[in-house]
Amino acid sequence: MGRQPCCDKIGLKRGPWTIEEDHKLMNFILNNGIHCWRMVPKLAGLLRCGKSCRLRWINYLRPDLKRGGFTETEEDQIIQLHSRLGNRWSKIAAHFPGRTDNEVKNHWNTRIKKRLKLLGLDPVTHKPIEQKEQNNDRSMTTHQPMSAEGYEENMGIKSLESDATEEMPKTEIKIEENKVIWDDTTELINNYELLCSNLDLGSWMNQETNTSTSSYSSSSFSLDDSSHLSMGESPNLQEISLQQWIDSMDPILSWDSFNPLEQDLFFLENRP
DNA sequence: AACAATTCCAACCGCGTCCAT
DNA sequence: CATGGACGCGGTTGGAATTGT
Repeated sequence: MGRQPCCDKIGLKRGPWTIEEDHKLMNFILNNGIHCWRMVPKLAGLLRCGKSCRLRWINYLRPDLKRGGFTETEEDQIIQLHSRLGNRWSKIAAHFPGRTDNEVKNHWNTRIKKRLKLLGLDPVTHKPIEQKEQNNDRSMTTHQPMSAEGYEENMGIKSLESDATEEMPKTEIKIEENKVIWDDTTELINNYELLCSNLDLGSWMNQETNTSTSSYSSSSFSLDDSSHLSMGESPNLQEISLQQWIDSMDPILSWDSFNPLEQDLFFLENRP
């Protein structure tokens, strides 16, 4: 079946969003909520397609977005999650409250990928690049395959069990009568884990990120305190005061010409 | 200072999936 | 069951910002 375009595109604006457009979209959503993205631009008085509005809201305007660079802990977690979930950015981003799939994806493509390559790891397979050619020579692996429990413990990702089993079909873990049978991918992950421990990836990354993240953490709103949360813990929105959020938006949006939203945003503070 | 190269990220595009009819 | 519309996802791109020469 031929798929219709999401909008006729005729007379619709494209490219970077202006402050006015941001104001209109934010104002509309905060006052009316989202029922149908297709209708949002019409009702909000925007010459954009619904898809574009959705993207802008999700990736930039959403009040619960966490801004600023990724911490080294987050980067480590992304690497771990990617090794299990692959390029399923939305699934990975779901483990980082306030982060978008686009953000995670961009960070992966621009930074983490390079780091892994520098470490001699294939960003796709998380396997040492040299070993690729020796793929068929299983005798090259000298270490004993780690047990499922040992691996989880070592990687510190026990909380991700459900993802690993439900969402990564290639890494099927078959549990039969308390026996865990790992497929080939398990070995790749084990190799990766071994290499990381050998190379002391953590401390190396510490050095790297300490220098690289400092530059952008200063300019934008950072909920760094909440970034210390372990995966799965979401920062309590109620703890992020409205004023904090508004302050954070100030450098981005000109609030002078914006309708007072304090009453409109009340629901944010009282969210369950 | 001027230009080139590189990096980074917001935004777009097209496809898959879900759901209502 | 088939069809069509809307949303969500992942890949890609354009261009601004930054860095190097």
